Amino acid sequence: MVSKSCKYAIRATVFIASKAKENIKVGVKEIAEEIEAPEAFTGKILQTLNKNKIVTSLKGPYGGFYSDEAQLDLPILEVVNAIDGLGVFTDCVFGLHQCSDDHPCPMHFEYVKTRSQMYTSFKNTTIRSLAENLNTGLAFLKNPE
Amino acid sequence: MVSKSCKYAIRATVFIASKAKENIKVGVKEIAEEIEAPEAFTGKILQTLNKNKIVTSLKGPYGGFYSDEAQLDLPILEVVNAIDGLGVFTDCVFGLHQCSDDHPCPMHFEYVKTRSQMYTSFKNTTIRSLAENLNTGLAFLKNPE
DNA sequence: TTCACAAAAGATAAATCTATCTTTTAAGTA
DNA sequence: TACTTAAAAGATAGATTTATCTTTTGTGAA
Ligand code: FES
Ligand code: FES
Repeated sequence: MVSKSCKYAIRATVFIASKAKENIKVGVKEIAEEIEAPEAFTGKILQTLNKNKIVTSLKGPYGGFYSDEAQLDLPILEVVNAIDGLGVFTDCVFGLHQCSDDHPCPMHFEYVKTRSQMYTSFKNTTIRSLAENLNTGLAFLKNPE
Repeated sequence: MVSKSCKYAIRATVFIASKAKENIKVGVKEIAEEIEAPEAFTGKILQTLNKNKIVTSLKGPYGGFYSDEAQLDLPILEVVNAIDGLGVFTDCVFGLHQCSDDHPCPMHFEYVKTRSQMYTSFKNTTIRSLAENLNTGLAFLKNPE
């Protein structure tokens, strides 16, 4: 569905967001450990997220990554967009160059249902709500043991 | 969602199936042209589809690829399974090693809705029905112009 | 202002996916 | 049987994705 990089990005974003209520900034090393991803690669992904204004970064001592209030209210869709683009929500399942009702592939009218439900779900789920799920202790970012 | 190879595979399978009612076998070259994919690569994909019994092949003169009656009733899910595996229908959207209600990622209970709707759609759509959509002229395999 | 810290940027490498080419095997026909 | 046809199998190459390492830039504190 989404790339490995995008999964790392989602986990990193939600982790950073989960620290927002305490006004805590987190560094690449800590993030990489939490999301079980290689540190340098995590750095690259965070760079992209920062460029796309999904998270904010600050250099130097006491620096790190954090989410501001507006960023907490971004839909998780924006994380996918920043890393993979929106192709997953728009591409033809048969690989036709254009997906449209006027020149449909054989599965088009069935597939658009799936795809638009997917879009709605990612559009309506905010980073904040996912961070809250984490903070209540009812959801997890790390694999068990 | 699915890989480029998988899209080629879906298109090839539906094209072959669309010829079944006339008992026509089609060769790699013709298939590759129809699905707008490189010929040699199409051959590799057809090899995999044949190994997984999604389509049948026959070597030699008057040979080629065709679908038998049982293959026409396979869900399109089986094509995805043969090429990409079922990961798209089972993997955690956050990349956790196991997706489960007991150790959910922060989006789990939302995402399983999307994923299971996707699964149902691919499980309930047969190769035959897609081939029929093509044969009625209401759907297309090739890009316009 | 100097120093230490941490992210950004750039260059490089490994792994996977996509694509091509050559040789071998199987099937039908004369 | 000899011959032609077409897919299978194997080897190789290119492109993209994932991952690593080094150097530069920006920030805060002493
Ligand atoms: S044309 Fe294929 S999904 Fe719309
Ligand atoms: S645990 Fe992440 S989708 Fe189920």
